[in-house]
Amino acid sequence: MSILDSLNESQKKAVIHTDGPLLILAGAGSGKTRVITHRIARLIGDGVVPPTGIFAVTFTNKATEEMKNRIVRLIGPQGSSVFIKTFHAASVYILRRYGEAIGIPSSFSIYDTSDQASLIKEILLQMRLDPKKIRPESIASKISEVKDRAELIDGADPTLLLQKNFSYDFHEIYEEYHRRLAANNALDFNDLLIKTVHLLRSGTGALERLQRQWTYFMIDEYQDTNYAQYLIAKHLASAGKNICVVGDDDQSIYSWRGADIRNILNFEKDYPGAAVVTLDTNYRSTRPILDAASSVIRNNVNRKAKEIRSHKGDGERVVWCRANNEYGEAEFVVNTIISLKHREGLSGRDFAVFYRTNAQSRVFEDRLRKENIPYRVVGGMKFYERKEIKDLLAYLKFIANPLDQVSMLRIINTPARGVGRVALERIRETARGAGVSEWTAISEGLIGGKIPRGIAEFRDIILKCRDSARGMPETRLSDFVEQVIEESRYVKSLEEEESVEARSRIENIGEFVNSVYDYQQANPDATLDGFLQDISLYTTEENPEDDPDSRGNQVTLMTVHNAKGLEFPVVFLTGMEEDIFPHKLSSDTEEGIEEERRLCYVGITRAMERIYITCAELRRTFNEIYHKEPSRFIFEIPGSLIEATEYISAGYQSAQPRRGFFEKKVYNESHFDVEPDDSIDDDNTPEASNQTEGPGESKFRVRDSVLHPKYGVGRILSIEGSGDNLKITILFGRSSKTFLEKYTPLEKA
DNA sequence: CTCACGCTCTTTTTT
DNA sequence: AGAGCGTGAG
Repeated sequence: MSILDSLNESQKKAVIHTDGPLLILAGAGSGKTRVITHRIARLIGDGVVPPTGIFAVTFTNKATEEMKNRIVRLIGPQGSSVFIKTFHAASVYILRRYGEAIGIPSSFSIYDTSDQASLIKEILLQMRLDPKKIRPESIASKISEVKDRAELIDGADPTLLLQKNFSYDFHEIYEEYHRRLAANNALDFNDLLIKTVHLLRSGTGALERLQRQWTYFMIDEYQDTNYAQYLIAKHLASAGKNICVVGDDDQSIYSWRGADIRNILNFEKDYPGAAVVTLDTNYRSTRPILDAASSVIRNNVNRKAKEIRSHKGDGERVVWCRANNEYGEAEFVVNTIISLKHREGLSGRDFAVFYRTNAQSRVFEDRLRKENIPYRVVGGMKFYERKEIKDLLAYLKFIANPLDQVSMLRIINTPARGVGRVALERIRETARGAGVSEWTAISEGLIGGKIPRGIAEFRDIILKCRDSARGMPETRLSDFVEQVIEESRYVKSLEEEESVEARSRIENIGEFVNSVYDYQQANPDATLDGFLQDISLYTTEENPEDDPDSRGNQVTLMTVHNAKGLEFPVVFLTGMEEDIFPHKLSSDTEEGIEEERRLCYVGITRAMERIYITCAELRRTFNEIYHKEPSRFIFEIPGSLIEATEYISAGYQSAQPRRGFFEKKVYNESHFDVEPDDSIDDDNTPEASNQTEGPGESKFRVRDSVLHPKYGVGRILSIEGSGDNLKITILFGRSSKTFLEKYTPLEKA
C-alpha cells in the first residue's frame, strides 16, 4: 500500500486506525497534516467511506485550503468532494440547510466585529449612554466572552457570568443586542456556533440527516476548540463515534477566544476506549531550534510533559540580537535577509518576520520597501475590512436581507445623497409611529412632509437591485454586482473625488469584482445569500490584490498567531521584550504568561533552518520612547544555543549608557558577509546617517539600484578602493559582480 | 448637509 | 505618529 510507505510507525498507526475514537497528540512539525490527509485518503481508497461521508474541520481558511489541495494531490479530483471547512463555515452550511426549523431563515446576515460595534453603538445612544465613555468594541467583546462560556450554552443567565461592576446595565444591553440581531435576521460569529448546537439538540431531525451524510469526523487543532465547537463535534459524531481529533496542548493559543484546553486533555474520558497515538518526531527543525523551543516550553507547569525528537540533526545556533531601537531591529532583519539571499541563494518566500501585535509591522514594511524587497502582510487590515469593500458588501447584504438595518444605515447616505442626521431622525420617527421597520417606512412612502430626494433615490436603487437579485442563478452574480456598483453610483462618486485615495479605492472595488468572477467560476450556480455568507467568513484570506506571480519573491510578515501551522526556512521572531512578548495585558496571571509562552513556542517551532530572535532597547510607542527589557523567554534558552549580537542604527539613541546584555557573549564580528561595513559600522554614528559615503569618491552609494548596460538592474552591495581603483560590487539576481567604476558606464536605475 | 480642522485614543492575539 | 471621530463654520 503505497500511501503508507512514506510514514513512520506512529504515523502509520494513526492512518490505519479505522473505527472508534482516536486522539492524535501531534507535536510541532511531526507531520500532522500529512497524517490527516493520508488518513482521509486511506479511508476513501480502501472503500471504508465515500469522499462525501467525511467531515473535516480545521481552524483557519488557510489551513482548509491547504488540506483540500493536499487531498486532491493524493487521491485526485474525487478528493474535492470531501467536506472540509472551518467550524464557522461548517456551521453556516448546516444552518443554511436546516436552520429554518429553529427559526433562522436561510438569508441570514453574518455580523463581524465592526458590524457588532455599530449595532451596539446604536443601542448605547438609544439608552442615553455615551459611546465615547463606554466603548462599543469593549461591550462587544464582553458579550462575545459570555457567549463563549459553557454555562451560557447550557442555559445559564448571561449576567451571572460576568462580574457586574459596570456603570451601565450590561444585562439590558445584552438583551437589546440580541433582540436587534433577531430583528435584523443576523447572526454574529458566536451565534453561528451556538445556534448550530441548538439545532443539533432541537430534535427536529437535522442531526439525524447530517449523521446520514457524514460518518467519519476529523477535527484539527483540537486544543483550540471552544465549548460550542466541542459540542458540535460531539453531537455529529455521536452515532458512529468515528471521530479523530488532532492537537498539541503546547500550541493552545486561543484561550482568550474561549478555547478550552480541557477538551483535548479530557478526550480519553469523553470517549471511553479511545485509541491514542503520539507523534513525537519532528521533521521540520534543526536540533538547536528544537532544543531552544523545548527549553522555553518546559517552563510551563500546566502541560502534559513530553519530549520531541529531532530528525534533522545539527544546524545553526539561535541568533539573538538586541538592537538599539525598533529601526535598528528592522534594519538588522532586512540586512540579514539581503545577506542570506546573497549568500545562500534563498528567495523572499523563504523568510518570515513574526511579531506579537499587528502594529509592529510598519517599521519592517518601511525598511523592506526602502530596500525594494517585495513582501506581503498576512492579516492586519484585511481586504474585506476596507471601507469601500464593506460599503459595497453592505449594499449586497441589505439587498439580500431587507431586515439588516446595520447595513442599511451604513449605505443610506453612502455615497452622500443628502440623507443626514435630520432625515434619518424623521425616518425613525415615522417608523416608530407606524410600528413598522425603517425600511418599510421608506419603501412604502410613509414619510410625510417634504422628503429629501435622496431617500427616494435610495429606495429606487434598492428596489431595482432587489428585483434583479430575484432572477439570480440566471442573472449572473457578477453582472448583478456590477449593476449594484452602477446603480449606487459608488464608483462614479469616487471618480469625481479625483484623489489618490479614491483611485486606490476604485482599484480595490475592481479587485472585488474580480473575486466575484472567481467565486462564480468555482460555484456555477452561486446565489447571493451563499456568496455573502461565504465571503463573511473569509477574513484571513489573502488579499486578492496580492500578485500571485510575485508570491515566490515575497517575504512574509505576520503575527505569531497567524503563523500557526506554517513553516519557513528562516524565521525572525521580533519584538521579544517584556510587555510586548509576553504582552503586558497577559502578564498579570500565570495562565496568561503560560499562554504567551506557548505562543513563543509556536513561533520558534515554525523555523526549519535558522531562527533570529530580536528586540529593541528603546521603542517608541504612542509617540513616546520607552526603555525595554528583553523578554523573560529569551533567558529560558541556554546560552550555549545562542549566538548573541548587537545592532546599532541611526535614528534616536539611548540617552543612558548602554547596558550590555549578554555582555560577555557579544560577538563583535558580524555574521553578515556581504559588506558588513556598509550595513553596520557606517550607520554607527548619527553623522553617518546622511550616507555621504566615506571618501565620497563615487557618485553612487551602497544600496543604490543601478543599471548596467550588460547585466541590467542591480543593487550596489559595496564600494571600495579609491581613484582609478574604485571598485563597485553589484548584486544581480542571485549573483554579484565587481567592476572598476572608471570602466563601467553605470546609471542610476 | 458637507467639508475642514482638531481632538482623542490607540496596541493583544481572530473566526 | 496616525487614524477616526466629533464639532463648528460655510
